[in-house]
This record gives sequence, C-alpha cells and structure tokens, in this order.
Amino acid sequence: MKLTRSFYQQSTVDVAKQLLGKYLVRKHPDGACIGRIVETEAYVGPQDLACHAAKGRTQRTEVMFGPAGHAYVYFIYGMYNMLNLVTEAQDYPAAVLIRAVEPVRGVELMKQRRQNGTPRNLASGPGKLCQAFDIDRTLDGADLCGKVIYVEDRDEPMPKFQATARIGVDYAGQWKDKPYRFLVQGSEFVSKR
DNA sequence: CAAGAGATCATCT
DNA sequence: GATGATCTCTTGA
Repeated sequence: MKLTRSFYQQSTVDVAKQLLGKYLVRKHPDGACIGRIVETEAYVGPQDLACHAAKGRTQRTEVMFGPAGHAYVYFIYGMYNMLNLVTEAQDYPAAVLIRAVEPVRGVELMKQRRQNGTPRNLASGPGKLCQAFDIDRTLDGADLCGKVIYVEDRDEPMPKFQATARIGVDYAGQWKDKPYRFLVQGSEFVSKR
C-alpha cells in the first residue's frame, strides 16, 4: 500500500530509516519503474549546514518549506538531478535524499536510459537513480500521495541497516560527520561500501 | 584497483 | 563570478 502523508510528517531521521526496504514507484508514459530503496540520507532542517535550507528560504528550497509528502528535485553539477522526499511540518524545511535503489521492475527501461546497464550500476547513486527513473525538475513539488511518483509499503520487516556520515558534504562543518546516511546491510545496490 | 580530472549549468552573491 | 547532497573516464601500478 501507498505511504500516506502522515508517514512523511515524522522526524526526518525516522523517515530516512523507515524508507529502507520500501518501494519507489515511478509511473511514466513509457512504462513504470520500481526500485527497492537501499540507501537514504537525512537533511534535518535549517540548522543543518549540509541542508540546502540552511541558506534560507529561496526559490529553490521553497518545496522543502511546504507540506510533507512532496518531491524536492533539484539539478546539480550541471548534469544530474537529485530526488528528495519532503518531511516534517509545514514551514519546517527538511527532506530525505534517496541515494540508491535495487531495480525491481522496468529494468529494460532503466537500461535504455543509462549507458552502462549492469543491474548494479543502474540506480546505485542519486544521480544514476534519477537518470534510470527519468526523474527531473518537472517533478519538483510533485505530490507523493498522487499517481506519478510515490512509495509503497510491501510489509517487509525493516531490513538491518548501518549508519554512516553523509557523502559529499565536507563543507558542512560539525554537521558533516553526523551519522545521517542509512544503508541496507549487505546490499549490492548501495552507492559505496 | 585507486586516484584524479573534467563535464557543465542553475542558483545565489 | 563561484560552486556543488555526482558520475564517468583515463591514467598508472
């Protein structure tokens, strides 16, 4: 069953952990893609120097300030999109970055969209994932309680996971070492070990 | 296998 | 005008 808005209204770290083992669903005219979430990162609010919202409320971060249960998609490094799920209360800017999924359905479609299409390399990173699932800024602000993109709970028990520091946020001072990155233990499909 | 560089542009100063 | 929640390719051992 589809996760409801109240799921996303919980604390960001809890949402990031609980998303492991759930299923990201992306409906598309070319066909649906589904992946089992195996890696997430929490960006916990305006005081978190790694969070875009630490720089204040701007046009880009507006979605994060909105209600929980919406997609925050942004463009980075001149070529990649990143998918986040907005969490917590209205006007509190926080979100979970989806970093990697295990391809489950629509694998042929993912292969077409990516050059090197070994199953392990299709969605094992936030940029790769968005390429494989054809997620770009037209989905920024999309409602996760809608039909185009959402997360399914298939009643799996929460997988064993480990927590590490987040990737690529060396500029974030004291916040760069916080254990806000969560990985399914032993998964072949995470971005790095 | 590890390390390093280059690609490339929206966003904010 | 600088920079980034990344990826791929090349180099060298």
